[in-house]
Amino acid sequence: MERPVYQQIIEDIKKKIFCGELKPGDAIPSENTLCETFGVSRMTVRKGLAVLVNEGYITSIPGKGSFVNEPDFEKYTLYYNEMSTAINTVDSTKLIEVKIILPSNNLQMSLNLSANRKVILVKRIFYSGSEPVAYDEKYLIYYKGMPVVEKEIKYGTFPEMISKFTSLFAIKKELTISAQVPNRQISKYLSLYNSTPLLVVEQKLFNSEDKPIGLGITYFKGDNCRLFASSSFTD
Amino acid sequence: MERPVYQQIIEDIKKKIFCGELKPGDAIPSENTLCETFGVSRMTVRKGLAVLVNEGYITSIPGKGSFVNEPDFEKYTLYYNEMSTAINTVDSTKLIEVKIILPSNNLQMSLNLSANRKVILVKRIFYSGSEPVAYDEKYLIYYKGMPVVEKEIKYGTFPEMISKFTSLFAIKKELTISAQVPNRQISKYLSLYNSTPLLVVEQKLFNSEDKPIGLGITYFKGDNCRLFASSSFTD
DNA sequence: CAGTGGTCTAGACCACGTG
DNA sequence: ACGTGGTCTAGACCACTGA
Repeated sequence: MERPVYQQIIEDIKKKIFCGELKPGDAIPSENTLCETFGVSRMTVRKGLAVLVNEGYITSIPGKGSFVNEPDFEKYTLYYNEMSTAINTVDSTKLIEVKIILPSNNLQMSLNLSANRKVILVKRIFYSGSEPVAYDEKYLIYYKGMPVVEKEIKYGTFPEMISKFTSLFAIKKELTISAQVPNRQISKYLSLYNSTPLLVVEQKLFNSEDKPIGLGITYFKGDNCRLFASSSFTD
Repeated sequence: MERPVYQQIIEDIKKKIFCGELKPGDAIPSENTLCETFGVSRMTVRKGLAVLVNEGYITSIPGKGSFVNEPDFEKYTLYYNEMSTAINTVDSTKLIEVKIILPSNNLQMSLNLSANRKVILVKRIFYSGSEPVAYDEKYLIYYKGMPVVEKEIKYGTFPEMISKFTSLFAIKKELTISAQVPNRQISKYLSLYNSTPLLVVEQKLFNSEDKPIGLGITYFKGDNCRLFASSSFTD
């Protein structure tokens, strides 16, 4: 009896779900029943069930019982870092410009800005060896007294830039991924002569009150970027 | 005192993490200390801490204590379904062909197939209204007696096709996202005359022993597809 | 050694849902 | 009224880490 009892309960029920003995919608035995079949106290059974609830396998409904969920087969986990994609690591960057601008209407909408609010714009090119692999733009809402540190601007990822003045725990992020053709400007930056497509990743950051605080757009050369995601497992 | 005590403990510690009072690496008070400060039993404190561990905020180390984690700021949750992307829903499909083939070397490698193993190939075009929005290929390893159902082949997503003969809980999935230029064939299928880029999503399915069972590649017209992901929260 | 987290018990009371 | 899950207690023993 190496493994704790609650682990055995977890594995027992998972096995039944995996092999199809328990199907989505089915009820699993009540807690008291499980206490008897495993010969343990209720708290121990509940500890096991809590894990299964947490991993999304079952749902418990007060007064009724616990039931097997429909699997969430559209859900994936994606790791994204503009400086190190799966096939390619950025080992140097070139700062093209940093300036404080009045945002375009589009940007004002996107960042939910009031009229005269200014924004810091940072343009960079990412290199892998001597080859340019991505063009990167960041728009960061400017606050008075905001610490703008050279090193982060030049070498940091977007969350790293932000981390100087907010706890990263409090930040929410959204990614939008699309394929685009490069415009003239970007073609020049990335030395594109043919119609190489771009993988474009837009990253939007929100503070803990769900207000936007920044927007980053990274244009990866198509043959230099792949994003990987895998089904959120579950041990 | 509406909310259960363990919830209050959770919120209390989260608040301290959010506002920076507790930073990554810091120790949180010991369980016995928390028992005293909240005036509850140890199991109640542990229930709260279990949630924080589970959500990735803290890690508990036996004999030492519990510590605030580095935030996992590269992690996102992505929902993917080839039939309904964020800006565009597939409302009809055209089956181009279904056949059983001997896979190419590439495919053999990718699916880890033995020499003479055959594969079912399904080619489809997805439409939104009358407009073709994506071209889709599925390669499914053929097993004797595999139920191949017309309806699923024509209308189903990849996991739905598989679900007829395996529990979806047991399936692992991987996505690879890239940008590509269409080849002649795909340009024809999607009526592309200019150099519209493609957003290409490759979906690989694995059984519970981590052996590949199928590969799906969907080529979305660039202006008809965006993928969204958001930081895995955490309530 | 004293302090930490990990597991577990045998009770208790509650709110909820179904007959 | 009875069974369900949700919360909580006041103990216990263990293995581990650090002084």
